[in-house]
Amino acid sequence: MSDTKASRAPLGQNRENLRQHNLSVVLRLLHQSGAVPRSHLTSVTGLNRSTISDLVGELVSLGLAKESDGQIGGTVGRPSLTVEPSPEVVAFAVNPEIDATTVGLISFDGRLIQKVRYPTQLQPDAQTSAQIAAKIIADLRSKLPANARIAGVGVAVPGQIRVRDGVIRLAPHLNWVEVPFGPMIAQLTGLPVFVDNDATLACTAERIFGAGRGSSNSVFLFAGSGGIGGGVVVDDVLLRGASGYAGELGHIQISSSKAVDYSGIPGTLEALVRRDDLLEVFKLDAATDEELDLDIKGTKDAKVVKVINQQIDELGRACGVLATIFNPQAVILGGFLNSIFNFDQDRLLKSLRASSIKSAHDGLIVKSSELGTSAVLLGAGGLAFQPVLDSPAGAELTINRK
Amino acid sequence: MSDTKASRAPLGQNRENLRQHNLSVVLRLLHQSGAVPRSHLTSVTGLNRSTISDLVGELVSLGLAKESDGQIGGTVGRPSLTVEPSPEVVAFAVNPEIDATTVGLISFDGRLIQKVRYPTQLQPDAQTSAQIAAKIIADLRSKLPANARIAGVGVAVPGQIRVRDGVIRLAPHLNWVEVPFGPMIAQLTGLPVFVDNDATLACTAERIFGAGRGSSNSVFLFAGSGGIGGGVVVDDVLLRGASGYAGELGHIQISSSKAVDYSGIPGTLEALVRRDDLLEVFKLDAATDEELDLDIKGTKDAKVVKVINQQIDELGRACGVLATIFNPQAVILGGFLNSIFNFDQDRLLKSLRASSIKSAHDGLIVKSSELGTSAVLLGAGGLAFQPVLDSPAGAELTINRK
DNA sequence: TTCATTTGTTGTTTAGAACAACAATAGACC
DNA sequence: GGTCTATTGTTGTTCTAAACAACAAATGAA
Repeated sequence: MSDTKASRAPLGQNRENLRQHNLSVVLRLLHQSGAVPRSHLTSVTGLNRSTISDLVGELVSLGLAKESDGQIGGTVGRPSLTVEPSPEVVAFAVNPEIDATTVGLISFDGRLIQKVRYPTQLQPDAQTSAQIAAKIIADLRSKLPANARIAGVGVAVPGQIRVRDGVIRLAPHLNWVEVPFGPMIAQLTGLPVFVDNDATLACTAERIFGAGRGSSNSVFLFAGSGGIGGGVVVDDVLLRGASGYAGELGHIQISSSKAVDYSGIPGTLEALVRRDDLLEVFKLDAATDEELDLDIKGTKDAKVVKVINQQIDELGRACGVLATIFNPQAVILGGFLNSIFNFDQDRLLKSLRASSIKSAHDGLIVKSSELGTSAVLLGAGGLAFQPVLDSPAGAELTINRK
Repeated sequence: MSDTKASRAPLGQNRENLRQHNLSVVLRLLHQSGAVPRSHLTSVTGLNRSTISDLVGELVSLGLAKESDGQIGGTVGRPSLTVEPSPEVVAFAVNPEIDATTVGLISFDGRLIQKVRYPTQLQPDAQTSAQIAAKIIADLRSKLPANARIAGVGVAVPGQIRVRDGVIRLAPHLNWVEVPFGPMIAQLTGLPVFVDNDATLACTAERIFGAGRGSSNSVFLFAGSGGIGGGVVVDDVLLRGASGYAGELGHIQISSSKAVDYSGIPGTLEALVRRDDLLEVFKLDAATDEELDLDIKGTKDAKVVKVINQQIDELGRACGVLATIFNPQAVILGGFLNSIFNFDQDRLLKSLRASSIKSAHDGLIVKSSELGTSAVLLGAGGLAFQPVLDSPAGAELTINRK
């Protein structure tokens, strides 16, 4: 439905679009780079000095940016003013998981300022989780200055989301089906809420602030609490598909194996590269990613090595298939996928090469994600900033207290 | 290298960009839709009536469009002028194949006006093929009016192309390796030449003029003389990847089979769904796609049916994987893939569903390509028009004769 | 101290889209 | 057929946002 001609924005560009576009470009640069000299904005945008001056002035008067004369760098010529995203603008991030609900406070320049993790019983129901999140958000708000402006709440859920209205269609590990989680939180907090898949959001965060910086075409594979998710960035834009469900990279079928994941498809990446299988050979009931990473690093047990190597081979196959399809600059691995990659990088690369055409893996870089567990929260926060970034002049931020 | 920050266009938009963008939008609409009422342009672009009048006026004075008062449709109100792409603007399309070199003459509104097929010995060398093409182009030019303006030559090659300089890196069926085919033709004709992969170009043509019309996200799978190729359209843009080799969908690994395609990867779509296998069960040495299609339609032989069904199952698997990755509106099949799809549509859909997540195949349409064998030539012609469409004011068209 | 270099600031110019008013041309309705 | 309404084309004017030009400010280098 997001794909019909009727709903498409007009193709032509008028003056209004132009101004909005330029405001948006400047603000997004600030969001992604933090404090920069104003002269940097002129060179990157290609716009005139006086135009940038005007644009920044408007952003300042909108309360979205701040100008100061604290110089950066000591080069010849008159020093440039420093421009930074307004520190008063923040967003909240919510991440319900199987054993806890986590809330983060995210600054406008994409830093995780505070993080509150509230453990729950296994598989809490959505209402409980929403109430926990709302409670923590209220607490955090009371500690924020009164003039803080809140962009909204971004929610990262391990499952398939209907982004349009924030309904969770299926979150298998939480056992939530067709739950209007977004609207629930919106009602409890009175803030605008935006929901998306956790792996998708981690991918966005890594793309902008982490390992994906600088490459316009990358493939992300993340292993989270809910299996393997992913995301693909094509020409700097996240792949969404016709109805927003693209990038379910855990469920791509890469082998004739009969092993099945929860979606019921045999031979998928998620069915073959299983965190639980690793826990089992290590004889663990549960472990954080960090603990598992250490165990993998230290192991010499032949039986364990065999399991890991098998998983590396299958992961390499999947990377190869994705490389052939997308010809990306980089493949970025997160969670325990990163751990097994680091266990034997050459083995993974060899498998990748065997499963992809030469022109696709020539020059391809496989690397680790950089943001670790905060990627999900940063991505969720970023989601809440999107409307402001898209339309700085028309944004409606919530003032913390009047 | 096409992906570095240094080479990126400035992000800001100035008035020059704006005008160029709007000219480009209008001209592209004409290119894709042919003759339209001028009022249609205003509603689609969202621009003011007087602005459209001005833009069309400029395109007319550039010799790229034509205005006439031949009305279309009988609705109330003053009838709108009809605007059409200039019939004097044309492009040539070249398609070297294993047993022939074909040249087409393409009009600016995307119609194949003339087609000349010149049979050759098997695997002609590139120089020979280029000379044949240049000879036919010279013939066609002599029959065109003197004031015709030529956008250039688009070349569709079954192989991997370095688009930047028109060098064929590898065309396995032609046995061409690292051949500067584009420059060859440029030298012989004196026209600007643009080269790309044949399946990619067929995909572009189907997207604009054929089965892909109206969907912004589609996956194309074409079986040509050089195996299976494809293309993916994401948000109305063809997927290219970091170095331009994305979309080699014939070489995606979908099974654990040991069967190998020419790229050496086992278990790929191209290794499992082979035109030659069909020819063999039909006991044919060679056949056109049309002949093969008829044979497939008519067969009842259990042995043949078994082979076809196997291929359908594998093709369905591939479609399922691609559906999960891209969540497209439509999957479009061309060449003999279309023939086996029509042999048992339900079987293919069943296999597709078994290999993809529900949210990806819900609402997904699998359909046949519409342009048949002319898709490749139309796509190649369209390639030559791109520079004009991107920058109508700065375009340099070759006047046929002075 | 002087000079070259870079940036900020301010007032002016300019391009291009919107706008407003009016003429033209069709179908609909009586 | 005459009138009305709806839609489009045309023309002259307005307006906005970016560019431009000129000058002041602030630095490092000579």
